Amino acid sequence: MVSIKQIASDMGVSTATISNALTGKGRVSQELVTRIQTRAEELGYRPSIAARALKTGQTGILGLVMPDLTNPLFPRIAQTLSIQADKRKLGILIADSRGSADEQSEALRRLLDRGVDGLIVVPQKGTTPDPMPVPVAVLNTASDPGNSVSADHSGGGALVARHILDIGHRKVVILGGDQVSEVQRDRIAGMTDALPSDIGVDVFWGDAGVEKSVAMVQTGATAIMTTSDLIALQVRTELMRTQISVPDQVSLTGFDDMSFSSIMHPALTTVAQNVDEIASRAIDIISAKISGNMPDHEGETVPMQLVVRQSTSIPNHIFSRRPPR
Amino acid sequence: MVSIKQIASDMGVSTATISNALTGKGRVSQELVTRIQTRAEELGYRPSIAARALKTGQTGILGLVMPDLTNPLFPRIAQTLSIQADKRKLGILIADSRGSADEQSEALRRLLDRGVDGLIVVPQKGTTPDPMPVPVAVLNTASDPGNSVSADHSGGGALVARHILDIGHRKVVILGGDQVSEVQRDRIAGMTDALPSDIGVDVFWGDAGVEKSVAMVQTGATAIMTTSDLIALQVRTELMRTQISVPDQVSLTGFDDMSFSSIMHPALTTVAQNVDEIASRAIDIISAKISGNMPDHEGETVPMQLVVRQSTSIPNHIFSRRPPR
DNA sequence: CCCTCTTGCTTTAACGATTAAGCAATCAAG
DNA sequence: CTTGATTGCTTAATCGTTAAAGCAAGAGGG
Repeated sequence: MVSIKQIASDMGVSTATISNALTGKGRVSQELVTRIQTRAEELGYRPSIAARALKTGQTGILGLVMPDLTNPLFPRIAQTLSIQADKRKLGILIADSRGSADEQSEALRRLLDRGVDGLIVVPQKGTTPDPMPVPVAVLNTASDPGNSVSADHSGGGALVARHILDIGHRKVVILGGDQVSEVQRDRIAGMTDALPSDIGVDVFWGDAGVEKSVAMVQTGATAIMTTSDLIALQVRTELMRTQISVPDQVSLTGFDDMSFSSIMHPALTTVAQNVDEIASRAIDIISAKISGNMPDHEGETVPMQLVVRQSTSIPNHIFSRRPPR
Repeated sequence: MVSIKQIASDMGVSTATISNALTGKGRVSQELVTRIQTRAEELGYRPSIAARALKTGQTGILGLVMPDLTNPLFPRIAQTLSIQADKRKLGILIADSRGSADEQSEALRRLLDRGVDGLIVVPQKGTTPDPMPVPVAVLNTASDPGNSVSADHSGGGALVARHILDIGHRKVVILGGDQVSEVQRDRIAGMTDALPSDIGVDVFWGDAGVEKSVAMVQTGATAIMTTSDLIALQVRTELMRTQISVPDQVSLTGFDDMSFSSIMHPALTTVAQNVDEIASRAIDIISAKISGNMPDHEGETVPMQLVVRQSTSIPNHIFSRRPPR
């Protein structure tokens, strides 16, 4: 490993000058700067991050904590984050908070011990991480007071709800996965708020809700809106078992536009998060906070996008009155 | 931040003794060790990783490079790796090689610049990473000479093939996604090798292969074996369009037991990787290599597991001869 | 009783960078 | 010309930890 010292003795100048030339600080003549740069290049010099970190107190590493790395959104967040971080010469250290608030604190502590300059946290459902000694960007949802950036889950809910309304449905079922999740509550709130009071709405939760939702089709419900593609897929399977066809007898929607949603049959109408945008902003926020700009910052929200596919259509009773084509 | 120096002056001993007491090296009386430990605890001492790294040359960080963080297996690998790494007090820095061999080298270089102690690489399809100045564990497949640990993809292929054979199929189609992928080639090799020569076998590849495979059902094929659950889902959709029912008219299998495979309809027969085991071994190998044990190491292989679900059944023509029950 | 060994601690240097302070030479201004 | 500012570099200290070497006191052996 070539050190600044070796370049210094090699060129007959002091280490301080090498450091200044390479970092662009201090005062060094333009001519010497270029000579030093080329020589450093030739020798294959790579600055020691450890030494720099020790001296400056900055590691150039961000910590990423997620409740569960198996979360289907994680790969996309991680990818964008990693690419965006690269551009800013930052590294990303990952930690899994394994579904519990305690583990989350543990994970945060471990990352802090490693001297991360900032943290990006997707909090455990229903928890708010303790105040940290380094800047934190929280990726949750608008209704979380600690939130920094997130998709507009409530707005996303409104998007599907209006779509379902627009194509003529008048009695709908909403199905959520986990009542503790603020994200899912926001999505459902967005849906219900967007529906006029003369629309029939039933809200169910969890695995038990799947059967209940399907049962509602018998009582005249023509659309099932879920808070997740995975739940929608579960419903789809249950509907298949009970011989109810999608979208002819009931329309079905998901959330998050997961990998399988465009491939399943019928392709699922869903609402996509702009994960790229969210991750980019998260990095922006955290970098700004680290460099000291951005005093305190209100939670931002990134619009969601409705993706209409084959699982939603005009309800049957309208067909019967005026058949298509 | 409390440093070793402060504890030293606080207790009236030298910094060397503090360091020795806390790391268990050198010679310190048992009594002093415990006194130092409790005092360090009280003061909330956290060793500076940067300083330690600078002095020892070891950062305690592993680099994880994957071809594409959106890879559906990534979350599970990352999770297990992160949990196992924690146990050994290691951190995991991620990097995305974004689908190209060049980016892969770039990613590796960036991680090396950060001083990682070792690397875990899931290589780009068809590439072998250059020799590295730190230990590397490669997660690919048995036929890759550089491989360190992997699922027994070929054995997995044999498992499904034998299953399909056992339940009576005599004319089958094999469908792969990407011919460049050594993993997929191994899976297919495993399948074909397990099938006796009197079994009709056709092998197709890629998106175009989906239609071809489905067409083969008309010519008497009763099973389609794919190299990925995602491909199986594509085939499922195509079969749905052409009104061919699964598993009544054709049996279908995937690979990797992805999140949706148990939820889709019919639930997919597939072959699961023991991702936990693979990741654990990867960490074992890399730790051993770092600490100097493990001179050179042959590629290990972890058995795969057949998961039989509803998408495979006895072929139709057998039904017609001797109907079930 | 002398010598060696062991124990328990301290001294000191070092890892590789950054940075404040210092100093000589050059330059501009009065 | 003298003075003050500017430029271009060096000196030296420092970040927090580790580890080799040193040293005094007590233990054990002959």
